[in-house]
Amino acid sequence: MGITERKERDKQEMRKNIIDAAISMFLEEGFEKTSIRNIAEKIEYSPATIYLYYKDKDELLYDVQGEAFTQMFELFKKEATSEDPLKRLEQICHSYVRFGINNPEMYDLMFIIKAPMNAVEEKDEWRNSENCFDYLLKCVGECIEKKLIRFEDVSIATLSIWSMGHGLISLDIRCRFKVMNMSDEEISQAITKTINEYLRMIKT
Amino acid sequence: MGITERKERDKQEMRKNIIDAAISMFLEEGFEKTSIRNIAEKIEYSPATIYLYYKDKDELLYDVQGEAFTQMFELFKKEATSEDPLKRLEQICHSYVRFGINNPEMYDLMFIIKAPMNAVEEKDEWRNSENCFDYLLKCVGECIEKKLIRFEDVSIATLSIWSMGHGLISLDIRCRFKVMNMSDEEISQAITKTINEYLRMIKT
DNA sequence: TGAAATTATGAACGCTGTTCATTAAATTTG
DNA sequence: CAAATTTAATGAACAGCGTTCATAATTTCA
Repeated sequence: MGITERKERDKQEMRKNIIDAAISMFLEEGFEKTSIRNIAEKIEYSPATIYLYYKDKDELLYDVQGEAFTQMFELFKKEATSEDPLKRLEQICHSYVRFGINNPEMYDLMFIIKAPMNAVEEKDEWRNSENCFDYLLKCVGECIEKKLIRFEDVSIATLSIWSMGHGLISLDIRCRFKVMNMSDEEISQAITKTINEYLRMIKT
Repeated sequence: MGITERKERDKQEMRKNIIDAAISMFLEEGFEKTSIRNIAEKIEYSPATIYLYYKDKDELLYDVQGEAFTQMFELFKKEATSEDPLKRLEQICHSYVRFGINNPEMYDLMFIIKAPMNAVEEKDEWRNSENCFDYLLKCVGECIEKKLIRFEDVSIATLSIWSMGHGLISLDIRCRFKVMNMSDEEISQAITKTINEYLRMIKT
């Protein structure tokens, strides 16, 4: 009964095909300008065909989001490898912020827009970000264990660090720092400095 | 020549009419479900009429955003009035976070979505948030002056505090804390605790 | 009162996500 | 191998969106 297996393989392949097309279009044309019709055109299928593999756009975006988190996770594993947990925490933070600033469209999908989270409404759990989140959580846990940071609760510490990073990235991406009347260069430097100041303050 | 003045008054009145309708619809139906056509229907005008007062939706949203910031500014002036700058800073932070959690649709417009910022692209300055931002900036400035917080640079300090608050609010609004597997109640408590921990750490 | 300027609108354009009856292809059965 | 059945793909359509523009209604000015 190898046919049903091959069919399943084909199905997964088609899904990959769709997602890859979506990702490349996000990077080329931006997120907002990418529609189901555009994606269908890119892979040379009818728009209706996409609905044979994804029940709606939100579900498609959910899978794209998963792919994006995999990419960021790989980045973490490459750039945040120090043996010292505190040092590694700093590496993660800077890696995270750099990723956000350099890949605004992907960051959008991962952390800002609502759409992909609608697909999770029912199953009530969001697994896409688990790899990255756990990577941070584990690191923060080690820092607390060795009393390297001024936190006692791992959850609170992780929440704090994540929120600081996300706050900086998302306010920047969405141009809210315009109120500060700084040049792009100044903003970029201020973000880095703010992260460093924060890391300095949470140190024991 | 009172006629041109009255015309100008009428024009402003109509704009107010449009904005008020938009705001009430955001609160009732949510942001995403509110279209130009819906707003036009609500004020009993043709959709095309709105374009006589606003060149596009972004410009309309920009004014709604301005109104929202005025409201939050009033909230700050009411809830953050302590003489002690540090105490006032804490009041602002909690006021800010509470506003965001309780008014997600408005917060969306003010800090998350891209649309209203497109209207600012040309004039290159974003005045809508100035009242609130300056209120925070002034408070932080006093805190630094009196050496109540472990910052030296007012801009960096303000950036840090704002980003922490925004990070918490926006990740919550967009359901990204789902990865933590906590109940709504637990998340709410964790957010408050994270803010308090942060305020504790930046204290001298 | 009639001409000119302003204000309002209905209809249309091109786009969106999505559905569904119909067609084309692949697989199973006789 | 051919016929019947299941699976896959599509074109056309629906209802919605932001926006534009020629036309119509109203108001102002001479």
